[in-house]
Amino acid sequence: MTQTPARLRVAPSPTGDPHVGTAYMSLFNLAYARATGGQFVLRIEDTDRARYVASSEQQIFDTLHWLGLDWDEGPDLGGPYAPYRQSERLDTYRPFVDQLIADGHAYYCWCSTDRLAELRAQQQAAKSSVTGYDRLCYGKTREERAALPGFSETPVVRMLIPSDVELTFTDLIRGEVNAPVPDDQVILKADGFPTYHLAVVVDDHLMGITHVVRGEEWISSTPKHLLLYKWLGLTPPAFAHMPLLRNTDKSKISKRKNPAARLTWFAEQGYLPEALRNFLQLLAYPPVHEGTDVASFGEFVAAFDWAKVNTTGPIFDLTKLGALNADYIRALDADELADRIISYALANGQLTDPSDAQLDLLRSAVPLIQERLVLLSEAVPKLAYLFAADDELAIDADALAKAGPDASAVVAAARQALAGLGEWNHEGIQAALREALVDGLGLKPKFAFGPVRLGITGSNVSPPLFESMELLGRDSCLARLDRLAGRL
RNA sequence: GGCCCCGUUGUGUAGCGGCCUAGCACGCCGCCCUCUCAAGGCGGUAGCGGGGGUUCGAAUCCCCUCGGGGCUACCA
Repeated sequence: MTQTPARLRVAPSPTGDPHVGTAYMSLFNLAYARATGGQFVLRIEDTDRARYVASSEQQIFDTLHWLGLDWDEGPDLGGPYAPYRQSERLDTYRPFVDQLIADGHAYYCWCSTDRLAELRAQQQAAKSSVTGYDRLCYGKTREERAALPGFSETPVVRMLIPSDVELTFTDLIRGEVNAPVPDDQVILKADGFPTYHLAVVVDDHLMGITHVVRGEEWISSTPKHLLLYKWLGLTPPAFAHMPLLRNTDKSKISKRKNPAARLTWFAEQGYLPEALRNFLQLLAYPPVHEGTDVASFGEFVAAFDWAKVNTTGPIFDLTKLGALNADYIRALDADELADRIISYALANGQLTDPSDAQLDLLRSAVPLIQERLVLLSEAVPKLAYLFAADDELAIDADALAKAGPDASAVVAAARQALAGLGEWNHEGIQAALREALVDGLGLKPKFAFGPVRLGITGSNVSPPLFESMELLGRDSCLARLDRLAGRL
């Protein structure tokens, strides 16, 4: 493994709900930073004032922290290369732009957006193999250009892409990669903000970034970035282009087509952050251990190798995430699981102003459902029967209708056995019911306990019956059985 | 349209010329266990996109083809 500490960064744009891709990129950036004993930087790329959403930045912080993907430097933490928000670095980019113009590598362009749109439309209609800007403004003074149509008062600055631009670069994941010939890319917009291409190069250089790990969609832009590094006399970082997450229809994952593209969705659904982290890791990296998909972040870091990162964009299929979530839930300490269930229930309206007694009951019931949960959100509904008043317990109509002819006798016998039972615990309850129903009435266990389960839980599917009865207490159980008897 | 990236069961992958009658995980199906449901155990299902080469031998190398995706913005 690499010995030199690497500096990596993730650079999300605050344009709405944080994207799952941000977490995915952060995970791999962080893993390599940790593998080399280096740093992981969070930089906010808010150069698009049209798409900027103010609340988004805090959501990015929150969701990344929720996932345990913590950064060493960032807008909230500060650091030696602050500020870490591009909108606060506008003055930083100017000298670089001026230098590029002075050196003849960049030029002003006054073409209006209308003219550019028209140009694009023409190129498309002609199915022309040449696309991109036609360099109308190149070599012209403002006055010369103003005499021509499609003039705009405030110019942008474009790169002057040379014909011998280098199109090949080495990628940590893919090896030698070819990229398309770039257009005369705009690097400084009319509003004075840099575009991504300029800002990313300047900031990565200034912040000492050694490895750029980003999505595959950036492969085609890499020659522009390399050109900028060259023109500016800077050493480019190493590049690693990750495969893109896909929707079920294989298109690039989008919030529009996939609710799970919103990072906040997972906590809302009741997924554990460690399960999501493990899942994201699996989407672009083979299992760390043979025979299981489960691996901690530490194990991932210890095994990290760029050569193992996949090149094929995985379909974002939640099936395995569910299995992982169940695994992680089972691996949790019961008290810890109870804490998480309670916070989830409180945050999502499943629990409102619970009493201490209710909380205690919930905590003691958690072990009963721990191996039956896929999502945290299932816990409270699964235990609802414990919290219902005895005379308000919902009894499943289907189950009631299907209760066999023996049900009345079973319930009566059960009641009698329970009423006379000494110490009230699940072992005793089970023994007493077995004696009364299985031995006494000669029923198969399944049919013997069915009616009791229906009376106690209101359903024929529930967490373990005898343990539930122990938690409910004798009075409650007897009341429930009596109530069922009245319905049979 | 152009350029680029990618192509192993339903999904995620292992595989780097013989160990592959293609392994693993999840899913699905069945059986066992069992107070229901789970969990657990056991078994099963299904794949190298296609066609040409190279080679004694190809999932693995080469070419073509097909398919999918990305980019082609004063968005990132």
